[in-house]
Amino acid sequence: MSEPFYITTAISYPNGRPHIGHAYEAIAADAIARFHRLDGRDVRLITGTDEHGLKMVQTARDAGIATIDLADEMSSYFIEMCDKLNISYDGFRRTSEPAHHEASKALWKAMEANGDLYLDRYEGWYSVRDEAFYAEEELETGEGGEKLSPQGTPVEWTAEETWFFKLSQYQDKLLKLFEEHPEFIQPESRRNEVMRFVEGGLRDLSVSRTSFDWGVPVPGSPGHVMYVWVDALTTYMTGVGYPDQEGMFAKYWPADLHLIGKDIVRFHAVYWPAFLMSAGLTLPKQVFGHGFLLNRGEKMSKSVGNVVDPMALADIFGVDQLRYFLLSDVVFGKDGTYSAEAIVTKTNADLANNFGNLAQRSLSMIAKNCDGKVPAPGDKTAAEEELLGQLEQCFQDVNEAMTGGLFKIDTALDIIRERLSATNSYFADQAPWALRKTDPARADTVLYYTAEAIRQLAIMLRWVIPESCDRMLDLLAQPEDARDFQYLGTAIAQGIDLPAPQGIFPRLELPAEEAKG
RNA sequence: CGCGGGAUGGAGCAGUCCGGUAGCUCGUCAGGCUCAUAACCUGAAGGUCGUAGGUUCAAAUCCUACUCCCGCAACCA
Repeated sequence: MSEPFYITTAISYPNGRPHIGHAYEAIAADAIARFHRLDGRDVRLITGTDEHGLKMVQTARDAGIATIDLADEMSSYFIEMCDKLNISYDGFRRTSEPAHHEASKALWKAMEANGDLYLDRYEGWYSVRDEAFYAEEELETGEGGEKLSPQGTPVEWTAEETWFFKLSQYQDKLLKLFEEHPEFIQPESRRNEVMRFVEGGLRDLSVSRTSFDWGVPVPGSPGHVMYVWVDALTTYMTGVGYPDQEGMFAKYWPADLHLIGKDIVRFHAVYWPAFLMSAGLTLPKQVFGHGFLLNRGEKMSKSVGNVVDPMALADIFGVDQLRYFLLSDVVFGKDGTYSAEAIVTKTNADLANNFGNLAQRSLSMIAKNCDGKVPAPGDKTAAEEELLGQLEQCFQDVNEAMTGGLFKIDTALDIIRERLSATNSYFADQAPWALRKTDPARADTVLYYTAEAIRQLAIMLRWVIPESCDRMLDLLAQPEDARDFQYLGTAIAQGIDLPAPQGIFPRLELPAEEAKG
């Protein structure tokens, strides 16, 4: 049986519709998942929505609908987005599901059994809107002299009975984890941040709320629901069958990778491993905090009016174009910027001109000159030896970029792009259109190896732009079960019939309204 | 001294951890080709790598100080 690979995205808070950031994370997770599938791993990709918490209650109340109805509607948009963007998720977990409640209760009981939960009173300035307590010195004074949170929301002195998790007991264990497993938090900059935070000391964490009931009830403690992060993080285990520790859980847990945004690294790299240690469960192997996407260098914001609907981008530019742009143009782990111009420029250069045109120019020659069949190759010259050797090296380099816990997606795509370009050079240098007149057998050889190079490159890109690469492989008459990495070394068969070539990557035009700006 | 990120040819970015001819894409210019999606190939111009010091045979890369920009203020990944 092949080696399992379990990857999750963050579970999105569906207080609004999905935006480009959600799309980016889903696409990146999907690409990593598909890469490992092509590599023969038994992959499970889980995503979902985190539907509990006060804000959902308030949003629903404002809209005059039941909270669960809001959750149903909003989570459906996330599912829609995943489907539209070709996200190959194996499960979509919603925290409002009964199975998830059971999983959360099981985790809670395990932490309680370990003596890490205790009931106490918590007093302090509480902001209902922020769902957070603030220290006196953090508060600001409003216009009327009233106290406000750092976010400018009203606070009131609140004494609440709450369950605490003994996070303070885990400082040393966490630091030991970070030191022994530097790959646990990536990229490096995030790891440094977290380590500094933990070194600064950890206080026990309030893990229940009594001010609302939209959440997972705390076992044996009426009136309490779990703090959202306790049950939100548990989704990762619900996704593989927890609390049943046999079957899927035994196979896929611990997760190989939690892919999340950099803003929630603390929850994943500090609270989550502490919860799991407490419950006696194995820890995920890695938490990777990717960067944010900025619209033309500015943070997206409703007030600025630059929030972009990822579905609209996919409609305008194409799903694979959007996927390719986000994965190749943004250095994985860092913040990135996007704009209509950048998407058009990048995808035209790499997909339409480099890849698409290479296929079109070579396949149309085969269609016209070789009776639509893959021609028979003659002896290889140094040019073919080099072409093939570099393709082999290319895959090794891509593999190196994508494994070892760093997921250098953008680097991997650069490497492939160089090979596409080199194949165009090979084609131009050999000039089969001229050879056709002087040395037809040699022309066939060039066309054969060009087709072979395209086949390999399409397989190597299939995890990034699956639909387009599959269409490309259709043009090369490749069976659907011969498109994994293990088939890279199985050269295309001569003599097979090819369908009439069609452009896979049309050149994009900048939309009119964008061109003006 | 709150925390962090950034400053590299016209634009956008790699490279900085592990010092040693400054790399990529776009754009510009000049050629080539005409198989192809106004595409493709070749070549060229263009950078004192934010500033000032320091370490070193050698610094974009290490050390020190400084300047400027941007996030951490929920629509948020």
